[in-house]
Amino acid sequence: MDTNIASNGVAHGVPLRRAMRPRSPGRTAGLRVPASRSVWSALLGDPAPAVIDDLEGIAAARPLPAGSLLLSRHEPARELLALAAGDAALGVAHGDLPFQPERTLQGPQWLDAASAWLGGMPAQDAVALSDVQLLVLPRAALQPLLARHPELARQLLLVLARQVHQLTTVAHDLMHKDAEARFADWLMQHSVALADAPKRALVTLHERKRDIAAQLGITPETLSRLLRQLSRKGLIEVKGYAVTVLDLPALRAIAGA
Amino acid sequence: MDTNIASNGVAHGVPLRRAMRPRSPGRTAGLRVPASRSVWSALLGDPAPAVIDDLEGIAAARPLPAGSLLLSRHEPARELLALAAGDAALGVAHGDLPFQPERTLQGPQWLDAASAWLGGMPAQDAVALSDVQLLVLPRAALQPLLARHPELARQLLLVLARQVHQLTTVAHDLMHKDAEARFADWLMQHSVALADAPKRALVTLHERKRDIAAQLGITPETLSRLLRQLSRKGLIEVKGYAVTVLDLPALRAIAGA
DNA sequence: CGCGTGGTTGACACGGATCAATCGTGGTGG
DNA sequence: CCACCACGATTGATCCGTGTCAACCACGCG
Repeated sequence: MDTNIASNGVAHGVPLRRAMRPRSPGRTAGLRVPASRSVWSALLGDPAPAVIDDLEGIAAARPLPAGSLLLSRHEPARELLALAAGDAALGVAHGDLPFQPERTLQGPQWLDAASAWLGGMPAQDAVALSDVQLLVLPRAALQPLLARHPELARQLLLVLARQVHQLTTVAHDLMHKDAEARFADWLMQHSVALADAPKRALVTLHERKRDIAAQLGITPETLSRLLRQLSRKGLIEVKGYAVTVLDLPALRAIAGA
Repeated sequence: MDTNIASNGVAHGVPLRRAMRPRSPGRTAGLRVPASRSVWSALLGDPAPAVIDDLEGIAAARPLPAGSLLLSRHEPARELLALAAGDAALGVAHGDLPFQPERTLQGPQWLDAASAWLGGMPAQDAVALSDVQLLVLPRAALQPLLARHPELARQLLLVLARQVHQLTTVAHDLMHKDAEARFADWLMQHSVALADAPKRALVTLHERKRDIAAQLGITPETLSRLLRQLSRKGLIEVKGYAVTVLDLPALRAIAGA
C-alpha cells in the first residue's frame, strides 16, 4: 500500500513515535549545522551583518539528541528558542505521556519567540523529533541589542505578528470549519503548483498522517476517511504519501473561502 | 439610537444586535476620553513620559459611532489600532453579514497590534459595539520611535507575546477540551474571589450570553444548557446575568488543568 | 517468522449543532 | 395605558460529524 516506510520509533522515556515518515529529499539525517548566516536569515529575514555578529555573541548553539525535551510548560522561559536544524514537535505532554503533538517544525525556524518576553511558563512543551541544533537567546542579553539595532526589534515584532496572524486563523477555523474544510485548506497550503496543469497540484506528506491529523485537530481515523472521501469525489488522488490534487478550484470551494 | 444600550439592534447595513446587555457599573454611556496617560499605561504598561509624548505625536484619536467598521479583512493594515474607550467585537463579517463575533473587547485595549507589521490583510474584522474612541498609530511613524525608545520595542513585543500565548491556549482548548471544560475555564477566568468564602466567587456577565457562547465556540443553546447543568450539579448558581460559583475546586477540576 | 508500528475500515456512541416552539422583557405606537 | 413587537433566552426533539473501540492489513526489522 505504501512504498516508502521504515519503522523504528521507541525511545526510553518518551515514546518517540517517529518513523517511516518520508524524509524531505535534501536534508539527510543527523544534524549538520548550516552556515549560521543562512539560519539567521531564515529566522529574522536577512538582518545586517552587524546584527548577526551581535546575535552570535549572545546566542548559544546547543546540539541535542532526538527525544530531548526542548521546552517545558513547567519551567519559566527566560530564553527565546529557535531550531537551527532538525525536526521538533510542539504539543502537550499529558501526564505520563503519550506526547500529543499539535504542530511540527523543521529546519531553521522559531520554536518559541514569545514566552521569554512574558514572565511565566510557555503554553506548550516541545520535543526533538530528530537530532537537533537548538539556538538559545537569553532575553536579558537580547534586550540591550534592541537599543543598538532598532532593525532587530522590527524583525522580532514581525516574527510575533506573523504568529499572531496564523494562530488567529487557526482558532477561527477550529471554531467554524468542519474537518473536511480544514483539511482541504491544509492541502492547498501545502501544495506545489504544477506548471502544465493549472487545476492540479502536488502535495507530499512529510510527516506521518497521524501527525498531520493532530495539527488539524482530528483523529487519524478521520483523516484516513477524509482522504478516501475526497478521492472518491475525484478531487484528489492518493498514492501513499504522495497526493495529487486534481481539482484545485473545487478544493478551494470546500475549504470555504 | 441607544442610551448607549437600549434596544434597537438593527441598523441599516449591519445588524447590530446589541441590547439588554447589563452594563458594567463603573462605565457610563457615551465616550469620555480618559486621560491619555492612563490609556497608554493600559496599553503598554506604564511607558516613560518621553515615550508617551512621542506617541501622542504620531497617534490619531478617532471618535466613531456604534456600528462602525473598525477593521476589515479586505483592507491592508498600515496602522496599529487600539480602543481607547468603548466596546468592540472582533470576528468575521460573513458575506452579507450576520456579523459573527469571536471576541469582544472593552475599555483601553489593543484592537490589532499585529497586522500592521505584516504587509497584508488582518485576519479579522472589527465593529464598534458602542461609540468608541479609536487610537490609530501608523506603523511607518511608529518605527522610528523604536530606535529612540528601545523600551517601547520591548513593550510592543510584550503585547504581541501575550497575545501569542493566549491564542495558543485558545487553539489548544478548542482541540482538546469539550464545551463544559472550556466554559468552566471561562467562568474561573472571569470570576472575582469572595473574601469571606474561599470556595466561592462571583461572575458578572457583561456581554450577552450569545456573545459569550461565540467566544467559546459554541451555540447559545449549548451555553444555556451548560449553565443549567452546572447549577443542577450544585457548582454554580445562576440569577440572570449574575453567576455565583459555589465550588471553585470542583469547577477547576472540570476545567481540567 | 513474529513483532512493532502505522494505516485503514467498520460499528457504534455521544457531544453539540440545528430546527422549532415558547417565555420574558423592554420599548413603541396607537 | 395597554397591546404589540422585536430580541434574547430557554427548552425539547432530532440530526450529523467525529471520536472511540476493535479488528485487520501492510511493511520492515531483528
